[in-house]
Amino acid sequence: MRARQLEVFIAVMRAGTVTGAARMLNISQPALSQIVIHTEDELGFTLFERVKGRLRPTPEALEIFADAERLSAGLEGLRRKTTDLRLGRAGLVRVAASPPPAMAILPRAFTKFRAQHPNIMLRAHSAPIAAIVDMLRAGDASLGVAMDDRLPPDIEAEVIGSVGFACLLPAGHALAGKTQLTLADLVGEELISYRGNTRPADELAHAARAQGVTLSPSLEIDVSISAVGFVQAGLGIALVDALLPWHQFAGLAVRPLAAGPEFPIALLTSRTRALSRADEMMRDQIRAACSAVLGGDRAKA
Amino acid sequence: MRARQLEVFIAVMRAGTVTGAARMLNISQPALSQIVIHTEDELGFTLFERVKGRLRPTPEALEIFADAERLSAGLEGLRRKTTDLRLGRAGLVRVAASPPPAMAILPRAFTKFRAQHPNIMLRAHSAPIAAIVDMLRAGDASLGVAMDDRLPPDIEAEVIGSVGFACLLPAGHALAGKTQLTLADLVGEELISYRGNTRPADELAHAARAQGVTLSPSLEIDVSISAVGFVQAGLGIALVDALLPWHQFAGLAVRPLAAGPEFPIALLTSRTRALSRADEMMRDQIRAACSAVLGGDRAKA
DNA sequence: CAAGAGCCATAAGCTTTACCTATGGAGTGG
DNA sequence: CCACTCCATAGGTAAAGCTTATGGCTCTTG
Repeated sequence: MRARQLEVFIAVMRAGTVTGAARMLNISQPALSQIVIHTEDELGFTLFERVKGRLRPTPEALEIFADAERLSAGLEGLRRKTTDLRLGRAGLVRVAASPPPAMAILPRAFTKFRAQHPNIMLRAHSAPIAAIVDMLRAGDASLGVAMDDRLPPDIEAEVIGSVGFACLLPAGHALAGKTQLTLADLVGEELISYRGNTRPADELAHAARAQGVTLSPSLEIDVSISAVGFVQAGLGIALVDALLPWHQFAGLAVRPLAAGPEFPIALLTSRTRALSRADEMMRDQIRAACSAVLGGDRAKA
Repeated sequence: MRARQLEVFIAVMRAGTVTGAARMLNISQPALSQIVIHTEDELGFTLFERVKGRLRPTPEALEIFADAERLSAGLEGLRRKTTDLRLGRAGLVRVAASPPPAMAILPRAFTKFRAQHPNIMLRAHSAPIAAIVDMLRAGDASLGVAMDDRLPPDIEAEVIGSVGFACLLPAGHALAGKTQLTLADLVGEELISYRGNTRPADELAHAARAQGVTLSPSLEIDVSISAVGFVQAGLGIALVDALLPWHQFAGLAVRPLAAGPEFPIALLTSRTRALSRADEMMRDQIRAACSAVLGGDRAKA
């Protein structure tokens, strides 16, 4: 039994007459009649008894009617789902991001995306970059956002922006008087920054060397957001990415670091996996959100 | 999405390659390739990414794969069911019968039927004739067996046999000495028989009149089997159909009534409802069982 | 590096399916 | 008895679903 035969059978059962069924399906009566006859031929038993020019379902027809209806409804559902997928109205988008973009960029991107595509499920993962790469490879996420563009060859990294460093000062710190700080200002201070052998630590060390300055971080962190607590406790000045919305945290003074290195903000995708329609639309939203966030910061600064 | 496209999609997903899927479905590789391409065209999005001459499912394909498999399995199940119906291996047969044939004929018919068609559900209803007619009209039963052939015009009655009357004597009754009884033998006895205005009561009265005998039933019953208890209690001699297997009951002596009227045994079907394959096969078994039961009785007698 | 093996896509041609319009026959009701 | 409704048949078109033949990639192997 072909899908079409199923539909026709159901229509005849529901309408009671061939003519009515043809009207329901918007086809001609002879076409439908043919299909019924041919279906009965293929099945090997009659579905309708012709009596006085009318059709009466046989017991066999009644027997399979329920199954036929269930299947037909399933097919109809699948059809709806595929049109939703074509129009990008269905599916699930999973984004893995480092904490700074996860807090600064994804909320805006998700908001815009949700407004345009309310039926698409969204999932955000905040994870260190190694985990992001793993998730992209495994298909557990289709998009990644990280603050690094040096990635394995099977991961495509599109730089969608860059952001400098920020200095987090404990409330009332002497340096808070300046609107921006330089590396030289930080000499002798207790510094909190990224642990060695990471991209930002190397970049900072390199910049310091270039400027003839020696910095000595006394407290190393892994993820920039974890600096908040230490700075609030007065343990020192944190030198972290300027992307996170640090001003949301009380007890901190935030000052941009002038003439410092920049973090790239990279949009990551797996080269071995295709993006769905929904993924592509989310990618556009992330690009836009990144520009908006950076532009907004620049406007604010 | 047509059913064929569904099958092809599933085959490609399972096999991983077009060539392998074509082998699974026993069609040529180009045919399958075409269907995949055309399906993608219709859907409006690609199901597989072509990379290095291989296919990789897109997220959309993964999204609909589960639904597709479920539906395809359902279609396959329906296909199996229809071939079962064609071969008369599936379905449900409901037979409504008066108690005598229900006890004497149906067990044999059902046994034979079950042996030949073990997968067909069987249902037996023991009911008075009015209820049988109602069930046939409503489609609650497709076959009926009754001991009457005078039925409404929308019920077809095929007489498949006939059976006389039997006299049920309390154990030790004087008349038990005879191998068979006549109506004349019963004059003066306490009689238990069908209530007036029913087919068997009328026939008995008519036969008695023809033989110049006057019978006076002192206890009227509705259904012959209910006579058993009364006879066992010594309330009189029951004059009932000879079809029920009376010898199964203890405390009774059964003697045939000679020169009495006959009950027709009728196989009933609704003229407004068609019989399924399974119904027709059951009808054959009921005819055979009736002959066997009557023949066996005759051989025994 | 050349040859071979797999894999997928295209091309050309055929059969079946699914539809159309036009028409005929059978049953029902004013 | 005629109009109406219903189903079936006939004849024709477009698309779907196949086939075989062929060519272009990519990866492997000697």
